[in-house]
Amino acid sequence: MARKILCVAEKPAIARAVATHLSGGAFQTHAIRGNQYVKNYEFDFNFGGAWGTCSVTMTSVVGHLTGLDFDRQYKGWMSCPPGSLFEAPVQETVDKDKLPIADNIRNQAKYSKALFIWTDCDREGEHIGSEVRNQAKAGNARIEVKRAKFSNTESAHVRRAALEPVNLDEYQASAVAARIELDLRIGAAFTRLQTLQLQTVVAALKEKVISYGKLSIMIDISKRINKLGSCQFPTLGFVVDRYLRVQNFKPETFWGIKVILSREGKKVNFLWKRVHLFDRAVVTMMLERCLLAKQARVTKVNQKPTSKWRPLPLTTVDLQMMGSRFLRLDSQTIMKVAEALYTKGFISYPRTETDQFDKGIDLKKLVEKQYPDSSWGQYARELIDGKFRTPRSGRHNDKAHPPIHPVSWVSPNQLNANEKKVYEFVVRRFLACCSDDAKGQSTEIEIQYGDEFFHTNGLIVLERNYLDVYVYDKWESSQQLPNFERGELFEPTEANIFDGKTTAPSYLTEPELIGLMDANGIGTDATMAEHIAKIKEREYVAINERGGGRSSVQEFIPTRLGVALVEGYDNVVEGLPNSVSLSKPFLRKEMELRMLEICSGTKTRQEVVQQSLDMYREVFIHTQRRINMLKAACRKYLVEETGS
DNA sequence: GCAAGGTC
Repeated sequence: MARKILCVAEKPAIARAVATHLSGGAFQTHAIRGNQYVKNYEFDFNFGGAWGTCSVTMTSVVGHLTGLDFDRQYKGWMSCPPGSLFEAPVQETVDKDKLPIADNIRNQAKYSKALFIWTDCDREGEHIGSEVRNQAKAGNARIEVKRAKFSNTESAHVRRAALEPVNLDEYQASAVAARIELDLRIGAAFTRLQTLQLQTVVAALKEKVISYGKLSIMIDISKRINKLGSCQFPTLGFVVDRYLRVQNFKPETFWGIKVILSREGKKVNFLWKRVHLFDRAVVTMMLERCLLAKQARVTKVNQKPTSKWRPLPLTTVDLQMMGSRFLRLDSQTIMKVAEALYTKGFISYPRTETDQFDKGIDLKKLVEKQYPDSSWGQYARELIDGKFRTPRSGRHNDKAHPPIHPVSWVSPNQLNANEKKVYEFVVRRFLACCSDDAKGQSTEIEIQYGDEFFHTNGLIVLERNYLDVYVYDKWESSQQLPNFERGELFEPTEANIFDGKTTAPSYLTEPELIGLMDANGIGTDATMAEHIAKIKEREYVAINERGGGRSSVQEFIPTRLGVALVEGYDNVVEGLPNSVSLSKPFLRKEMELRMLEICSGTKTRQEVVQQSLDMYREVFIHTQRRINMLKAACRKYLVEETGS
């Protein structure tokens, strides 16, 4: 009898895709009891080498199988002081709704020689793999465990993954286990403390849970940014920061000088090197000196070739930011759509930090696959006929997934409206990466007029190259400049004063927020969108629509609760004795670094958990001691709302 | 009633 191999994917759609490719479409489908999504697919496959042809059962889990929670006696909010959750015993159990899935794996394992794990190739996937392994071993202690390594569901790629299995990465699984325990203990302890304390303060908070997790991230980041002196932008801390700047903004009037020359039937505007000043009298005096000089002298004529660079290979964060901007989809929608496109085998795995292509990947072949398309097929052909360029390389590589790229062509009428938009973006971006930069000629003219300097710039686009396919970038020729020669004198046609008012910064937008979260290591590329959705749901921020129609932008405005919490925590943290250690424990980035230490084997899971808990415990005790600061801030901002 | 991360 043929040996049996059990294969388990992270989600049903991948199980189906893998089964389809390995079996060539000839497989049997069996439902399992107790779960409508998970199916068992059965077929034969030749794994080669020592395995040879085996009968395969391909099934899946639905994300994580297990969850971590406190022992029963600690579950009630009043059962213990919140601080004791740092030590309270915890248990890993299979989630109730996942029990049938776990049963299925244990049963199938009984008859299997080996388990092949087909979870996504990232850290969480490695942990989910370990959960699957535990169930399989519970069913069959002697089962051999392997792991398939793949980053898209293109047929040849999947088959190769089946032939070249590797081992599960225990370090990565441990790193995730550490994160899970820390998130639970810290999140629960602070949330209970905060909620129990604040709900007695104002009626508005009575029924509310004031969750801690996302909040702490936000507050701490704003502090850290301030410390670094670059308090430019956004999460709640970012949102509040910007909000306060908008609120406190007072417009100021400024004045400047503009110089105009009409020559060869063209009107040239020269811009002042000082841009503008806030003192009218001074500007008037400067203009008078210009006029007194009568003639202006050309001090610089710079003509040089210039180019606009093609974009870098596409990462998740970039996809979300560009999507918000150009596709008019919020980041959560984009990720859902991209996930669907990946599952159907049209694009590569959409969660990646990598912005460089591997040398091994056959990019031209991927370009060729786009030939049938009526919009960009011709462009793809031109690339292969000689215009192809090796993509630029960015500086990021997560060593798990390539940049997001199309893996096969799909006819637009097989996609819904949003899928079409996202697929088109991914393809155009990919083709742009494989194109040449746009080339042009820039001209810079500088003049001296009296004691003041002015300049003007011209641009002629000579070769559009990647711009032809990447419609999201704009780079256009300016009006052509008349001829100027260095040293020549001329009398300006016009020179006068203009005035204007400084305008308030605008509230934070989604792409800005994503950019900041990314720069500060908040969340994973897959979860940033959810964090944003969560802070809306928790009513820490509200959304405001600025402008109307197609050009409208969503901006974030903190609620009173949001402002109160930021100010309150600012005050709480103010008094921490050691200013270095204060900011550290809150930081997700710190957590990320420690997880990487586990992944590289320099620290154990237990070490990291203990050290982190010690740090957070210190902050917790401090917060408890200064809880009145938090209460005071809530009173200040929320008391008025109680009537309404 | 708490977290974050998977996925349906």
